[in-house]
Amino acid sequence: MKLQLQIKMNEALYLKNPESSDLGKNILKHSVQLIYKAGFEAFTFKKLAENIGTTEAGIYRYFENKHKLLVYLTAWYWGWLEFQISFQTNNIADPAIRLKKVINLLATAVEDDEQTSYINESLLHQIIITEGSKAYLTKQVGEDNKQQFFKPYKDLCAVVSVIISECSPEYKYPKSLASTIIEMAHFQNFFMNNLPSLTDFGVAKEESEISAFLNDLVFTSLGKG
Amino acid sequence: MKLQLQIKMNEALYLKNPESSDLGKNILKHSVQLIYKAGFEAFTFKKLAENIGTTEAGIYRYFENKHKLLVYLTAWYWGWLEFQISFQTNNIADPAIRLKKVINLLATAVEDDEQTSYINESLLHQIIITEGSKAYLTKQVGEDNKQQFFKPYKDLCAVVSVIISECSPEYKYPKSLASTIIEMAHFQNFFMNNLPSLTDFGVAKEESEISAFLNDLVFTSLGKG
DNA sequence: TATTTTTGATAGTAATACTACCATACAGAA
DNA sequence: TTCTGTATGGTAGTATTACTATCAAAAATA
Repeated sequence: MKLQLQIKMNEALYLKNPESSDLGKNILKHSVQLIYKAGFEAFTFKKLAENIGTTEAGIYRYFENKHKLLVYLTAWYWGWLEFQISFQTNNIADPAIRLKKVINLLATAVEDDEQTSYINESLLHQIIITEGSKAYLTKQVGEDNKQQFFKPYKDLCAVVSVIISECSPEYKYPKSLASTIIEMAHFQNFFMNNLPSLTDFGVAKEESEISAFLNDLVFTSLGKG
Repeated sequence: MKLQLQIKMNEALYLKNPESSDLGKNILKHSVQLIYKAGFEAFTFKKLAENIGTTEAGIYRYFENKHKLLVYLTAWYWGWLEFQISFQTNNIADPAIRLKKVINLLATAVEDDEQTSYINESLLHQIIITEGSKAYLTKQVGEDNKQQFFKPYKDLCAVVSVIISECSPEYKYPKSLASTIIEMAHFQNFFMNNLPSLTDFGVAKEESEISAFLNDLVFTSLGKG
């Protein structure tokens, strides 16, 4: 039996559900590839349409604009990651071990997940590192947040902060530490590859070093260093 | 005697030095105001020109495009901040006290500095929080970095990492901890005001809490908690 | 077969991101 | 005083972007 992982997406993110048709799935697939290759600024619906072999108007039937599409992709990613985390930390009793596992999942490149054929998780991970924060670093954060566009991100952060509190109930900043871990897992990766003097990983450029740094940061903060 | 603080800017950032003429200074002044009000995405040279009372072509004589202008403003900000830090931590012998001072400067809103009449540092600080990372989260990071556009940011990071190492010479991740502090001083501020559930400061919304969090994070990591 | 959904194709508009060119005003040097 | 360079103003024009609207054909479904 083949299981199909379906991530429930916020309906306000799209005009027509891209998972409901071939063209929609193609839009997701090719937008990941194109944003990865060209970067979000240079990415346009026209180029995407040419890539797919359809027309601009076709894309606009699914997404209002490229910002919504980016928010969709990030929401999908965080939803997918939360599933990975809950799956891979299932049945682990010790919260410290769970937390270590979470840090590894955040900081380590993901392999493409065969379960979702139309999204390449490995490329999407790279996109989130470079473009992810642009989803909320805008003037419309407030409205976007009201429409719950960032719920998957906030949910993931809440999951991590709960584990932190389980590790150390008296720690005063579980949520801020959780968002710090999540953001830094990505930023340190970006810095390592693009502005290496901002990190201590410029020589080896290994993701395992980012994990080690974050583990050190977290567990000394929680008094379990 | 009135001292004029002049920050030496990378010449590749502009076509004509904006500090060398009235129009140039007006471009800096109004671009800070306009980006603050409209956000970087909605900011255009046309609107800026209308704001100043000049023409689009006039702006293009100074800056190649709005990305370069953003990089200019961020570089200016980091240069200015490094000066503030070196000035305000001057003659403080204890590196731990210096580090606390640095964290406060990073996390606390700045007052407008009268010394530089054409740039409102307080608004610029808000811009850097929301738009600052867009200066390097692009496909051209590599080339921009080769041209030394991010030198002020990297210099600041180096200054902070040196203080960290003075506090605790055996600590293994001084650079990554430095970039973490700098980024998180801004991100936690943004989250506090826009996505408060990602932080522990949603109720009081005080910048002093961000300082407290960062101090706790840093000094426990350095074994001085 | 009838009907709804999906897609393809074309056209058009307003705004954005520039480049080019010419005229003028003014400051300092010869 | 004239010459020269610098700073600015104004106008035009182009390619691309970001959309909206409309119509017809094809495909899926009832």
